[in-house]
Amino acid sequence: MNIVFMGTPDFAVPCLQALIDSGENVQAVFTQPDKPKGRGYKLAPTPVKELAVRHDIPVYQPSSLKKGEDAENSFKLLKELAPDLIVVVAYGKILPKEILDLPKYFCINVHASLLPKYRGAGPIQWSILNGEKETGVTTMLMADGIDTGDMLLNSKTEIGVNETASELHDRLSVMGAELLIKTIQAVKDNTIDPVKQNDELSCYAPMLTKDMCHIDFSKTAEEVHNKIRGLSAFPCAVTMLDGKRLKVYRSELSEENAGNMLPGTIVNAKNFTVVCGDKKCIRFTEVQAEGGKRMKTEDYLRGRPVSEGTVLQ
RNA sequence: CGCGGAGUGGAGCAGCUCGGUAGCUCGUCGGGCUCAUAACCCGAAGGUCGUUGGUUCAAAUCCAGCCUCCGCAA
Repeated sequence: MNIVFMGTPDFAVPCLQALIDSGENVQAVFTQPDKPKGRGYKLAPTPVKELAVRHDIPVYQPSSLKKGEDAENSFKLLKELAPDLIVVVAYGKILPKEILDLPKYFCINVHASLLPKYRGAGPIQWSILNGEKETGVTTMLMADGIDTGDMLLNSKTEIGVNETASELHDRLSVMGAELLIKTIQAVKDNTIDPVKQNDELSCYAPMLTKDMCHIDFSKTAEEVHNKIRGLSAFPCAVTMLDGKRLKVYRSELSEENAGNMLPGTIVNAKNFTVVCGDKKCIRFTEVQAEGGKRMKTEDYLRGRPVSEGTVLQ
């Protein structure tokens, strides 16, 4: 099948890889323009671009598909390619209706949630932040609106009690790739059965921002735990210890007895256990100090011991 | 040239300002004690102090370049 692939971050990489491995003819790859990134503002190619380049697939990086010169050229190009299918995975740009209607079959999207829940850019993180026990991936036909198209197939998985967003991300990206191949097979077999989304059950998962990273210990231990793992490894939950920023990558709920301490107080300095608002405790298991490396808490404490009674801000 | 921090036995840190015996908390190995322990006691091994060059009688420490890692900001 002739396929045009559109995607940008790591999440999309297994899908593109799966298309290549399955022997489909990937005619072209669309991805976001290179952006200045990291220290020193070095221009960085997107993960999808790197993979495409390695396989000698033509890469296009229009600034927009909706208007302007780039959009016109892209549309012209797509018409010439005349793909059977356009596959979109975390591309990060809105496709205009004329492109949605262009392929011989459909525009198919892989989304990292069980639709109609968690439409939007941050489904993985929000499903953890909200303490969901189950999530998955869904393929759908693309329509106007963000992640509102008719659903094709899905695949479910349980979320581990201590699983972080980045771990779940990696699992779902692999599941997504498998589901994509299944979905394409269904298109070939003409056995797809699009199901409308029930908008009543939908919810929106916006992109994460840095200002939600600060840990509020007056919340329950479980809420704090969900925040830590939902924001890990990026942008990462943060608290202040002795005036310095401390990132918390992992935690687990603790049975430790809190007594009547102020939320945020360290009750066990040997394993970094902290009281939360419901008197229950949480134990940090992986942290990172300013300027330091990410490390297990036991390693951290060897070089920078904390004392019981210290209150995290 | 966006701003800043850091590279020291296996791990995490101190020492550098004011050059002169390599330190701390752990881990490892051996021994002891204990019903027991993230417990305690005794002993041991293990480091060309990121790298290259410079200054000096002498450099982990001062100077210059390079490599690597990280925080902020995007």
